[in-house]
Amino acid sequence: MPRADTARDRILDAFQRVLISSGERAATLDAVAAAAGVSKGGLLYHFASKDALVDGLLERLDTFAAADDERMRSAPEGTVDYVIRTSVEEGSAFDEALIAVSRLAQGSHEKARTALAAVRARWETAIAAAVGDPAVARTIMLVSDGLYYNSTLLGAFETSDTRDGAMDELLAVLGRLTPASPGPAAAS
Amino acid sequence: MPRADTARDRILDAFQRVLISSGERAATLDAVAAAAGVSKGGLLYHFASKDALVDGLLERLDTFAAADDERMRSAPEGTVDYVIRTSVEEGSAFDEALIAVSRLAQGSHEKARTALAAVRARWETAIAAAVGDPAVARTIMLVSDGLYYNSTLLGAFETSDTRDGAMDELLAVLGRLTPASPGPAAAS
DNA sequence: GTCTATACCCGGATAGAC
DNA sequence: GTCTATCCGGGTATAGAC
Repeated sequence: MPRADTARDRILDAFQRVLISSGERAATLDAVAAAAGVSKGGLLYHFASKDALVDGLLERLDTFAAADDERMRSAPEGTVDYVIRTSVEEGSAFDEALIAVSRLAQGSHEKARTALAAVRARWETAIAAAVGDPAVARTIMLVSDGLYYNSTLLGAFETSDTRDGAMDELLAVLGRLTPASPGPAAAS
Repeated sequence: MPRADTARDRILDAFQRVLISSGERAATLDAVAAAAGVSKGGLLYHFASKDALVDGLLERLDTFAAADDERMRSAPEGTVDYVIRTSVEEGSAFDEALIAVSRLAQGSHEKARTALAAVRARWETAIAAAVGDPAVARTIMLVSDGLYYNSTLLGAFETSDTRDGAMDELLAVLGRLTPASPGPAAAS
């Protein structure tokens, strides 16, 4: 269901693209329509209002989030490893929807913020299940939030910090926090 | 220089207030003028354009940031303790300016994002100076970012997580990361 | 130094042709 | 199903009175 050739999906793709590259304010109906290769009126046939367009994006995010939930819990490298590594942008369809919604949330959009919080909650419970100590789980979740903040909001970690051993180094540091298993944090 | 009775400062205060409570989109010239108790025209006499208004706020932030820099390095509880605890909103003048600029950065405003990154850079170097290991310093900075993200963007940690022992617990976990001094992280 | 009035532009949404 | 034309509201900025 990611990028079918239906017009709806092509418009949602365009919406995401504009949102990610130019921010919420720039994501006007005109801009999205242009990016999707239709007119404003054409867009409004598929999504009756801008709110409907947002809802469409939020729905898409939810679909991806559910799929991610499974992958996260069954990740062979362990849940913590998976969450930390995917905290920083890597270009998956889920990621793109997430960042797009993030841009929306940055504006003021309440529904977008709620959706974002819901995704975060999934991660948090998964981490808590993976590591025993709740205080440690909270710390790890905060590191994930920090990575996400830098990656999507400040625009850092695009090149230098993501590559090389920076992530491994970080995971090694976090691994020291889980007394149960001394190495990389416990798996699911 | 925080809140003199000059009209300029009263307008900047109002700008901050609207930004914090209602977000960037709501911070129109009309709204700010009303909150400051002047008319739109009156506001535009002091700040010739909205851009000038933003610049005024950014200048104010810079002043506060410089003062915070000193306090951070000479904090009796240690730099790490200071940075982590102040990562979450507490109502200081610096905090208010910071959150206001944060709201601006959320929109798309490039200058605001740069200013925010500059403040973050101050913290990061201070932490790096306080703890020896650069990987540990980066981890701590990410936790600070995470707290900030939750506090200002997601609106979490307003009540439950800030109070009680949550912060102490978090600092205890982070303290385990600094091999040099087993207790609370090393001071400046 | 502060106000009112107004010009101008832009974003969202509707109407109706094709 | 997609287009063009148009309306409406609201945001920035200017002009000029007081």
